Parts: sequence; C-alpha cells; structure tokens
Amino acid sequence: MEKYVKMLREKNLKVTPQRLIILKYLNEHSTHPATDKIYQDLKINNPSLSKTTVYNSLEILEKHGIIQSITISGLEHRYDFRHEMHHHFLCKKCGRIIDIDVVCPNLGKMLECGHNVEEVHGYFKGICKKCMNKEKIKDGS
Amino acid sequence: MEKYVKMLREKNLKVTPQRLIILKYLNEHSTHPATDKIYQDLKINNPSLSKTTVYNSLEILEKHGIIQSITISGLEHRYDFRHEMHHHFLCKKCGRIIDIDVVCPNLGKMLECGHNVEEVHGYFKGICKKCMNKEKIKDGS
DNA sequence: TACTAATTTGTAATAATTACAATTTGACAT
DNA sequence: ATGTCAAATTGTAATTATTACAAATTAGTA
Ligand SMILES: [Mn+2]
Ligand SMILES: [Mn+2]
Ligand SMILES: [Zn+2]
Ligand SMILES: [Zn+2]
Repeated sequence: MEKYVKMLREKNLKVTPQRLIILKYLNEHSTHPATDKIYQDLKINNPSLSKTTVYNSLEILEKHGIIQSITISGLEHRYDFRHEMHHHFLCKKCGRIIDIDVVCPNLGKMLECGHNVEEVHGYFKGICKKCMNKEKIKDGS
Repeated sequence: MEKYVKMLREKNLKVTPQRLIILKYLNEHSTHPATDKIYQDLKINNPSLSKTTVYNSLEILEKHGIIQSITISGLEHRYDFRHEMHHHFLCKKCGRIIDIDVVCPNLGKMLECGHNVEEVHGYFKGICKKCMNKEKIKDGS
C-alpha cells in the first residue's frame, strides 16, 4: 500500500483512502475495468464509496499520468494501471481486452506532419485465440 | 448519386433516400462527424428524417463495410466514408480529427499471438499543427 | 397493381458521464 | 495536539449518447 502512497505523493496529490483502494484495485485487476465495475467491486468492502469519487479519482489519476484511459469499445472508458505505451485487443466474442506489447513505429511520420503527439493508442478488434479454439472444437475440429 | 445506389446494391441493401443522403453527406464531409451532427445537418433539408434512422443506417452501412466507425473520443461514435485502413489524430485543442495515412506494421505480431484480427485502429492525440502555430504566435514567436 | 418483409419514424428507456452544492477530510501551521 | 482551509468526497440531479420498441411507411418483387 505504501507503493500507492508514494505514487500519489510524487505527483503532489492528496493521499486519500479512496484513491489508494482504486489504485490497488487497478494494479490487481489487469482486465481494463470500466468505472462502474471498479465502483461495484470496491463498494462491497467500502460501502460509503461514491461513484462520483471513482469518476473523479480516475480522472485525476489519468491527468497525472499515473494510470491510462482506454476507449476501445466506444461505449465507455476503461482503465489501465500500466501507463506506458502499449496496444490493446478487444475480443468481439468474450469482450476481453488483452494487452498487446508492441510499440507504434509511426511516431516519426507524425513528427513530419508537425502535430504534437501526446498519446498513442493502438486498438485491434476481432476474435481472441481462446474463442477461436472454442469455435474449432464446436465445429468438430 | 448513382454511385451511392451502386454501393448499396452491391451489398444487397435496400436503396432508400435516407441511406443515400447519409452516404452523400459522409462522402462530402471528411470531418468524421458524430451521429447527431449528421442528423442535425441533414434535417435542415430533410425535416422528416428521424435520428433513429441515422443510427440504424450508420450501423448497417458499417456492418457491411461501406463506412467505418471511429471511437477516438470515447464518448461517441464518429463516422468515416473512407473504409480502408488508416489512422487518426485527435486535436485536444480544436477537436478536429485528422486522417493519418499510415498502415500498422504490427499485424504480423498479432498473427503470432493467434488472435483473429478484423479491425485495426490507430489513434494519436495531442495538439495539431495549426493549433501549435497559433500558440507560437500568441507567445510572441 | 398488390404483397410483404424491411425500413423509417417517434417516443420511451437505458447507460455513461458530468454538474453541483453540502459535508467531510488531508495537509500544513501553530 | 488543535485549528484552519483548500481540496476531496458524497449524493443527487442533469445531460448526453445510444438502444428498444411498436406503429406507419415503403422498396423490391411478382
Ligand atoms: Mn493495457
Ligand atoms: Mn478517416
Ligand atoms: Zn474472446
Ligand atoms: Zn487543433
């Protein structure tokens, strides 16, 4: 838990129990959960937690680069404790969002264009390996 | 207009005036408009148009690969007449979504992983060239 | 021209997010 | 340790994008 305290202090953010449990939750759940999922899960052991606080906390944590926000589904923001650049795969079948550890080699091109790039998001969508195998079995190999 | 008729016929989709004006609108506005923008603009000359029809039409056009859906902002779907793979840049200042004509070289890596990739989306976010120049001028060169 | 399934329309419901004001609290100074 | 206060939390209301649905209309076919 001291780890999360340090992360907040380094950014001069107030250390609150709410921010700590949210950070801990994100670190321990690499499923890229949405706001409501985080809220529902944490509420069980923290009944006084407000959903607005979850929204506020995620926003400020993201603004300070502690966590990352993913918008792969188009329906909701999903959050990621890993803040360094990586890509994601959304399975249209099971809904899982999987980390893809590649870097985007197109940043040079972006510099040419003259735009100032602050974020890079790479999203792939399709059917994940696990779901593909399930289909094969159902089809009778 | 015959061009759009042909696009629908090729996919065995019914040719309706609503679908035609939506396709025409998207082809003539490469701003990646959201559903409501398309609806508001078309309603002026088509007062009987329903927003639900815009939603339905965009959905079916996308499903058949005639148009592409972009979720770069996370809050809304934006639509693109260009359906071939390309990337996008969202300017956090002026809100413009700009086409970036690069291809993703990471598909090989995806094949290795065993996932079946159907869509690839590359999103960059930051400050666009135009807005960067405006800032420079304001700062006194 | 008549038929029918698909499409369009208007309205209502849902879901994610944001706004806001009252209460509480973490960080700092005494 | 206590007081102070700006910042954070909370609960509720408002907003926005999207989806659900049933009745009316219409495109494609015979
Ligand atoms: Mn991730
Ligand atoms: Mn585009
Ligand atoms: Zn899957
Ligand atoms: Zn700009």
